[in-house]
Amino acid sequence: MSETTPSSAPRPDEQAVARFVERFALDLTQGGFPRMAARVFVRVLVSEDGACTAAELAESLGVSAAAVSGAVRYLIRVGLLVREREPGSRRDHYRVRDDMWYEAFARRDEQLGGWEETLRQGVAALGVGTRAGSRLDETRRFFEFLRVELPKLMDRWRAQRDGHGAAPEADSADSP
Amino acid sequence: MSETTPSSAPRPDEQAVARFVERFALDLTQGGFPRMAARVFVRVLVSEDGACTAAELAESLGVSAAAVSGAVRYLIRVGLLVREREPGSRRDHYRVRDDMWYEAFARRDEQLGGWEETLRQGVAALGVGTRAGSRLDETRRFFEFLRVELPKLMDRWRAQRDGHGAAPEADSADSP
DNA sequence: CAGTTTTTTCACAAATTTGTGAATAAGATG
DNA sequence: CATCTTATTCACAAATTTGTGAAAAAACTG
Repeated sequence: MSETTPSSAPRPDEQAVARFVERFALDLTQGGFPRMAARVFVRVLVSEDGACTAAELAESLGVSAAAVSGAVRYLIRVGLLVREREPGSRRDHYRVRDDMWYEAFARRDEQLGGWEETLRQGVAALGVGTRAGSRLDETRRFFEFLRVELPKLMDRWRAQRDGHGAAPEADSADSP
Repeated sequence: MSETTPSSAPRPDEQAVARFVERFALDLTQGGFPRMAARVFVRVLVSEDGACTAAELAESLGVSAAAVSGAVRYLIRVGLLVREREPGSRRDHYRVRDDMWYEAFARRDEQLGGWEETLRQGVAALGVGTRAGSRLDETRRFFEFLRVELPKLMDRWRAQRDGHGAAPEADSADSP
């Protein structure tokens, strides 16, 4: 008898896929994702075209249309999905962005900027001469560092992912 | 008991500090922190020595000892606080780590590793030949990229913070 | 613009999280 | 060892979040 799992054939075991959807969604939840948003996102991720309709999502996840609506609104806002409507169709399609992780980190930068502003007020309240004040200012500088460096990191990711030539190692990581 | 603030030190406006504590804690909450953990953490952050007792935290935040206990357990687990007990005292002190952000990101790496493993299973379930499978594998490679690069980024932060005013690249924006 | 189909909104119920008070355990001191 | 102090645990109440069904709104078709 041949092996029961032709892993290179395009025949996905729907049950295994469903298990994966739930598990990865749970992982993302630990990372701060709203639960339903995580499940919807992973469902789109495992769809063959990388896009689903709301009806498909509601059906395959066994949830209401309202839940899907709320989840996609969140996912679009954080940049992980885009809405598409093909002319001649009434159904929206929700598609994962090709540079979804880049987008997700870009939003993070806005958040970091806000935190920096809060920290500036904290430094002022405590006084720059105090130990607490300088500790707070170091925290602010850390966030500033991230805000500057994360976009560069994402650029390097794009470069590595697109120019998949033949230099997987020995990169000094210092050329914009 | 007779430990008073040095007269030459600036005077922190306690009300402004309290406002900052609540605001920054709220910011951190948006980023996925449990609420009470965020408030406790910021309280320690703004303390002059960078350490507080549970009683001090409960008092200044107006919450129960139980809430503090739960919050510090979380904060210690994610590496943002360390517990200290001075010999001869019964009180624990909770101190912010000097490399707290480094630690926080280090834990993130463990999480990323787990996600990669989940994604491997997803690739197997979908088949490497499918579009969904390769999309999933690209996601896995992205997390792998982060897991490798984030520690390097943190090393660069440490270097910049420890006073390397002259960066290898003309990149610095502020002067300490 | 009437007729469908699809998406969104909203009040409410279910489920989860969060914080408290009281009891218990752990630890130091005389 | 008795006693005091501090930290943790636990059951429960309060608050927040999450998901649903039904109704309304939006969008495309003919």
